[in-house]
Amino acid sequence: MPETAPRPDRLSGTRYGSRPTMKDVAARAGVGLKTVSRVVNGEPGVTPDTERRVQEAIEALGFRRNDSARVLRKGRTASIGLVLEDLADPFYGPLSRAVEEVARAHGALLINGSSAEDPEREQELALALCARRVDGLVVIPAGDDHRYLEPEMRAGVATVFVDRPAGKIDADAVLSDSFGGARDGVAHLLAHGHRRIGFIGDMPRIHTAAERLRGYRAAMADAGIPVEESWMSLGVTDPERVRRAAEEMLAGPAPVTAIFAGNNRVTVTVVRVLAGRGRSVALVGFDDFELADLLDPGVTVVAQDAAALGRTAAERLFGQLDGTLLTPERIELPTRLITRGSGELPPS
Amino acid sequence: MPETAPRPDRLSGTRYGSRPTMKDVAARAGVGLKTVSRVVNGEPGVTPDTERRVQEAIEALGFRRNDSARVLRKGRTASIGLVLEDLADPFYGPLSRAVEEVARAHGALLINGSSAEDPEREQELALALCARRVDGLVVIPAGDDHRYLEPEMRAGVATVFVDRPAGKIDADAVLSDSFGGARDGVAHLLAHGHRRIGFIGDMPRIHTAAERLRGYRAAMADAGIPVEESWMSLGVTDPERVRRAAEEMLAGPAPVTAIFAGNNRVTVTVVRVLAGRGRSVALVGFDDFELADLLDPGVTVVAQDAAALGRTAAERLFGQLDGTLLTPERIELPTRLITRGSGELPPS
DNA sequence: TAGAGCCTGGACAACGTTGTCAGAGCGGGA
DNA sequence: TCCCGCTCTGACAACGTTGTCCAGGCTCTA
Repeated sequence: MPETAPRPDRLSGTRYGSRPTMKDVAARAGVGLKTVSRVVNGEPGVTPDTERRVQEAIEALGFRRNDSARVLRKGRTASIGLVLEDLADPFYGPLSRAVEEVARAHGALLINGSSAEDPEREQELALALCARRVDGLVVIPAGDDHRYLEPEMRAGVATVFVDRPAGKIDADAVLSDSFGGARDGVAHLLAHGHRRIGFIGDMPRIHTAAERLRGYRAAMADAGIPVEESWMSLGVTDPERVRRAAEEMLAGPAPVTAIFAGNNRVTVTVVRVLAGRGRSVALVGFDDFELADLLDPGVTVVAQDAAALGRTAAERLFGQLDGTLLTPERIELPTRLITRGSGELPPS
Repeated sequence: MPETAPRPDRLSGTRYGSRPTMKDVAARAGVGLKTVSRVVNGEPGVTPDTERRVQEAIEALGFRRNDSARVLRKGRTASIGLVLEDLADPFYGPLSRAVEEVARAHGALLINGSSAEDPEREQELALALCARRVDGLVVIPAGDDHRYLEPEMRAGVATVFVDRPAGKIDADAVLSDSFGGARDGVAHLLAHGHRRIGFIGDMPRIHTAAERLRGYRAAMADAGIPVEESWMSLGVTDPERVRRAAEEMLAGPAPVTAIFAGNNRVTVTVVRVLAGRGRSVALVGFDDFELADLLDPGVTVVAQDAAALGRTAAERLFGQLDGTLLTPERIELPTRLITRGSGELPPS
C-alpha cells in the first residue's frame, strides 16, 4: 500500500525540531544511504525507478541536505566573506552587490559584516569568517596591520583587499586611482581660474585619504601654487566638524574660492554649507552620489566605479581559488571626472 | 629543547593547504584532544599550566577551530540569513545594517543575498541558507507564495518577513504602515488645495504597492473626489516608463496638479521630470532618500524607518529562537510625513 | 550454458568537533 | 594504612555527509 502524504513531523524516531537525514530518507525509500547521496547530488549509477522512490521519500520527509556536514567532508564551503566598513553606506551597496553577483556566478554564497571602521572588529569578523571556513575573503580594511591573516592565507583562504591596500602583508588589492583622481579634480578647479583651493579629507593614516591629499598637493605644485596650511583640513569626518572646517576656510581675509572634498560624506556636508550661503564657491567631490545631478548647481565629482571595484576583486578572488592567479598584485582602477556645474563656477 | 618559532606549514603529517586540527594541537602540547577543546571553549577544569601549554601549541600552529564541525555537532550555527531584494538599493542599506547589529549582539553572523525581485531566486537563496542551517531567516519577499518554507519553519528555522507579508503561510511580518502613510501623504496634498492628484506606483500584486494605492484611494474618497483612471499609473517601475507616465499625467486638457509617488525610485524619477519643466507641480513621495532636503524645492516625503524595520524584525527573530515569541504576528510601524516644500506647493 | 564484464547498490571509514563517562592522581580523614 | 572523594584528563561515540571499495545480479558473448 503506497503511503499517502505523511505528515512531515512524524519522522522515524526523530523529535520535533530535528530534521530528517539521508539515513531517514534511505530507510523510507528502502535503499542504502549512499544511494540517497547519489540522488541528491545527481551522481550517475541510479536506476530511474530507484531515483523516483528516493525523490518521493525526500519530498515526503521534507529532507534538505545538511551543508555543514557536507562542508566538513569536502573541505570547501562555497561561500566567501566580505568585510566592509558599513553596509549602510551607499558606496558599499553596489560594491557588495557586485561581489555577490560574481560569487553567485561561481555558486558561492556571500557572508558579510561591517567593521564600523574599527580595526579590532575587522579582525574579529575576518577571523570568525575564517573559522566558518569561507573559501575566500574580500576585505575593505579598517586597520593597517593584516598580519593576523597570514596563517589563514597560507592555509589557502583566498584574500583580496578592496579600496585600500593591506597593511604589512603582501596581498591582492583592488583600488581606485585616488591620487590621479584627486589631482585631476583639483586641476579642473585650477583650469577654471581658482588659486585658493581648500581640501577637506579623512585622516591621512587611511590610504585613500593620503593618496587624495597627495593628488591635491601634486596638482597645486604643478600649478606652482604654494598650499597654505589653513586650506587643508585633515582627519575631519563627522558632519559637524566638516561644517566648521568648511566655514573656517570660507571666512577670514583670504578665503578659498573652491573646495575639493575628499569623499562623498564630506561632499554632501559641504553642499549643505554652501547651500546656506549666498556667495558661490566651486566644489569638486571625490566619489559620485545619487542625485548629484539634480542639485543646483549639479555637483562635479571624481567618480569611482564601486561596482567595478567589487567585481574585479571578486574575480581575482576566484582566480586565486582556481589557482590561475598566484602572485599578489595591486590593481588601480581609473576614476572619471563628471562635470555638472559646481566645479565650473569661476572664482568670486 | 624548546621549539623556536616553527614554520606553520610544517604541521605534523599535514600537507600544504590543510589546517591544523585539535588533534594536531593536542599532539604538540602532549595532552588529550578533549583538553584542547576545553581550552578553546574556555571550559573549566584545566590546570593553568596545561592551559598554557595548549595555548602555546595553538599559537605555534596557527590553529583556528573549524566551525563547520562545531555546527555539525552542536546543531546551531549562530548565523542568520537575510534575503533581500537588492543590496545596492539604498533603502536596504540601513535595514541590513540594523539586522546585522542585532545579530552581532546575539553573537550571530549574517549571511545575505539578493533576490533581484525574482521569486524563484528568492526561493533558491532561502533554501540554500536553510541548507547551511542558519538559525533564522529574515526575508524581504519577492514572491507571494512561501509555502516552500513550511518544512523549514517546522524544523525550527526562525523566520520573519519584512516590508511585505509572507504569502500563503502564517508567519511573523514587520511592515511599514503603507496604507496610512499613503493616505496621510495624499491628504496632505488635498489639504494644500489639490484636487487632481496623480499616483505612480508599483504593480498592485506587491503588497506595499497595493496598500499605498489603497491609501491614495481612501484619501481621495474621504475628500469626495472621484479618481480618474488616467491619474493612476500602476506597475510602472523602470525610469523610462515612469518618465512617460508622469509626462502623460501632466499633459492633456486637465492635467494633474500634484503627484504622489509610490516609492523612492519613482520619486527620484519624477523629480527629474519636474526639474525639466517650468510649471510647478506638487510632489509627495513614499520613502525618504538622501539629499531630499537639498533639492529645490525640498521633497516632501512619507518616511519609513528602514533601520527600525530591520531591528524589529531581527529582534523578533531572536525572540522566536529564545522561545519567547511563539505566535506569528504582523507588526506595522508608523510612517512620518516630512514636509520640505514640494508637497506644499499650491495647485497651479 | 557458462564465463566475462558491466551496472547498481550498500557497508564502512573519515571529516573535526563536542558530550559522556570513566580512569588516574592526590589529599585528607578514619 | 586504607579508602573516599575530589580534580583533572583522555578515550570514545556521535553529528550527517561523501569517497572508497566490494558484492551481487544482470546482460552479452562464445
